[in-house]
Amino acid sequence: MIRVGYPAQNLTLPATTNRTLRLAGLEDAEKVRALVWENLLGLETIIRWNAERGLRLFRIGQGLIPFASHPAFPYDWAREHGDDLRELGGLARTLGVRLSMHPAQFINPGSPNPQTAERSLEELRYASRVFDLLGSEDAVVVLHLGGAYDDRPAAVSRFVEALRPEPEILRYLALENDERIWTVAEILQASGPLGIPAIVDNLHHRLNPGGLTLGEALDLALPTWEARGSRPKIHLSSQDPKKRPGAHAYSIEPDDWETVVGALDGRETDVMVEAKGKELAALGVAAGQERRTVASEP
DNA sequence: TTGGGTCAAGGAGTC
DNA sequence: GACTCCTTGACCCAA
Repeated sequence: MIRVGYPAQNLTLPATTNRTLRLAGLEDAEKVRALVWENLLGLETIIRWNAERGLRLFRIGQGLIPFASHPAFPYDWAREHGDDLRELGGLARTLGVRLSMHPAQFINPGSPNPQTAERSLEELRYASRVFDLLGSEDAVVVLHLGGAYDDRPAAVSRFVEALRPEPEILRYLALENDERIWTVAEILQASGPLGIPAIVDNLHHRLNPGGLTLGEALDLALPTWEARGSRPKIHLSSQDPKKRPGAHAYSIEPDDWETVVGALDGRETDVMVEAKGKELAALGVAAGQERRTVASEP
């Protein structure tokens, strides 16, 4: 069975988890509290909406608690929002919605710049703490390997050594291939020693296959989830024909969906639909899955 | 109320 | 060296 979901935003609902503020705005702690509360309320609304429609995955925007990892954050967010997060996590578990996060391109724990590396770890600790409070054991923090810095083995080594002493982060972390620098086979060189799983993104893989078919890439990546004991996760998107290679289309092309389903070959997987159409694209994929299931029933 | 400029952060590619 | 792109736009200010 394939479960689907979407990232960060719901275009249908007047609810968001992404309300933010400028750095200078952190001085007003009350304003920050109110804004975080709105984001948490938005998350509850989205979780319920998703569950009612059979969408079992949701990627929370990184700014759920904006600037939480910044030294200027004005209060102990884990203490003040802990009860709300625990409640939300309980709701997500009850309704069967799996949560994730995807820190942005600035998060590079393998950077040769020590300040950049440490700031990156702080951000990853924030994401992990959110999932600790939510109590989401199957949650995933998705990250790219970052820069290659003209020395790929050294970059992989720095990444591994930076994260090895961080069990709280590794509990949720998964590594994703990207469309320019790191292939699926290469991210396994970092995820393997860290004992964390790998995520295959179909569009990134098409642009940066490293000599592997999609099926071969999945053969490598899907077993990496066994040690964690949670369902494997992959990313699905289609190319926007009018934009640069790698740009996400509004929806998923049936051919892409069929190719991924074929390569999965019946393996249990969670599919994050990365499309500009967000939940609408995910619902389209879910409907296709439904039709497939019905058609294959005896 | 609206439109445009701006916003924490890194790295790679292009010109 | 400047600019652009990545992403999830959202905020803020001037008009």
